[in-house]
Amino acid sequence: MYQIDVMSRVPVYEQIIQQTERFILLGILREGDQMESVRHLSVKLSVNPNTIQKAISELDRRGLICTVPGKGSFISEMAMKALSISKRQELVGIKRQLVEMKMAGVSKLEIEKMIDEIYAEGKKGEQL
Amino acid sequence: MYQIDVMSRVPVYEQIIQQTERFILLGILREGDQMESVRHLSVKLSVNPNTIQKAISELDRRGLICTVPGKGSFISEMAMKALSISKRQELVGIKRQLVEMKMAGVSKLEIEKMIDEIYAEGKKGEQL
Amino acid sequence: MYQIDVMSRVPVYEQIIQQTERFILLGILREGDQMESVRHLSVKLSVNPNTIQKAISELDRRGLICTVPGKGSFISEMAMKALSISKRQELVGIKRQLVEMKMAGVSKLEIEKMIDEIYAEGKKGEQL
Amino acid sequence: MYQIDVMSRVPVYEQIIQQTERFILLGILREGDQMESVRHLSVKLSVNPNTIQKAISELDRRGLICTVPGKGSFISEMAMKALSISKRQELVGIKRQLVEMKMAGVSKLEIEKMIDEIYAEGKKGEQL
DNA sequence: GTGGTCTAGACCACA
DNA sequence: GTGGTCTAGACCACA
Repeated sequence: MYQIDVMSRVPVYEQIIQQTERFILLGILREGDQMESVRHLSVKLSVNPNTIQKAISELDRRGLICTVPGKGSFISEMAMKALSISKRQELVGIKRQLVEMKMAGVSKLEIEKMIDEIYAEGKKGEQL
Repeated sequence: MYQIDVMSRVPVYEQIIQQTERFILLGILREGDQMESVRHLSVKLSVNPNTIQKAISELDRRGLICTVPGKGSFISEMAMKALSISKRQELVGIKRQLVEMKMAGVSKLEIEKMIDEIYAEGKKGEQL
Repeated sequence: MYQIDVMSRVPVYEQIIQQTERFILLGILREGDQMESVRHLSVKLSVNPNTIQKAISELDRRGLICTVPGKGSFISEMAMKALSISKRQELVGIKRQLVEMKMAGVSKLEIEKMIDEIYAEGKKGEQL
Repeated sequence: MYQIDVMSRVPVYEQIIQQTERFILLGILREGDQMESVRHLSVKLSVNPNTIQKAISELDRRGLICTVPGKGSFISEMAMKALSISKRQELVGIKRQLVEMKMAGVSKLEIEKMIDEIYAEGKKGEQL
């Protein structure tokens, strides 16, 4: 499930967070599902337990999972909603980047084509 | 001109690089213009000369400025072109982010509206 | 391993870069090998950590090493190839120097003798 | 005669020295010839007089020119010989570079071809 | 433990 | 005046 690239500049704990978010968005991890334990993940991913723990703590802090001492961590009921909100906040940064794209000479047509590509796949998804 | 946020997670030297790039894209800094000296910027921005130096070195390495020891740093003739190319490469990352936006429930309409806003300003510009 | 000459006009950080390149070319440092840490080198060479850091950053930028913050720096898989390419580009400069040699009265025979010496060692190597 | 590139990383005074050396090696400047005055060169090359002066002083120090206060600077009788000697000393550095070339996979044939090219032009020269 | 950033301040070469 | 190098030493994020 998780794919860790130790040589990446993205910190390992950050990779775990990002991938967990994707799994939730994609519906692979759903409300109430139990996350694999720190020890399991540590062995499976060959990652230091402290690093896994850091990712877990951060996911908990963001309200995406609920950690019950002695039982484990579970995808929270508000996970999907929390993610939608936080992702939406990234729009501001994307807009700033796109403004720079425009200044760098990228045409509106080019951007629109990219948007179409992204949402075309979406339509297929809906048909399934 | 430059606005440094010392509390940002973006390193100070990186902020200087990014803002210089923007100034070039916006036409505030043009080919042949001399950059403010390391010492001047250091005082004005309350940033250590070494940190300014690091930004200057990196801008030179990217070909955006030409640094002549003892004379100063000047916006290079290829600055605009180099920036256009490097900015365009960011499109890949933006697409990846937008895919996640879609997964988080952001509608195509919403994105298109944002694109329109960005390029609407562009049209005004052309009319002037 | 590293030999630093603080009195040289070649900057210390540049000496470290050059010697690292040699170690790679000579096969002393091989793909995947971990470089000594910034702190170790700093102590061993009696050079400030910042100076070592500068060399490390530059080697990473050139693609000769892969630096993973928190883990260390490792000789990259493309190191040998990247070096071969960049070294070959020095040929132009060497030719220019040799032209001046000729103008200064150095005979072709003398140069050829030098070339023979260099590649004679190579032949021995092949026989082993 | 002199061609100064103010944007070059090679210091202006160093450019003047190198070009003067070439002029001597090429026989354009000969024993006894008077160098243009600091003021003349300063104006012609659009270079600060101090910078010209520095080059002159260095050429004098190397014995390539003789400066007679109130009269001017003249190519010394030992200029050609001094240059031959100093150039020859660069052979050590060139050999070191060529050894690295070999390590980088440059073939002996390739080097020999370059040598042939350099000295082929030489033969033509002798015939003139 | 690892690398990355930053300040404070010195000194150099060059114009 | 300009940029470039270096030391000393602090503090941070990450594993």
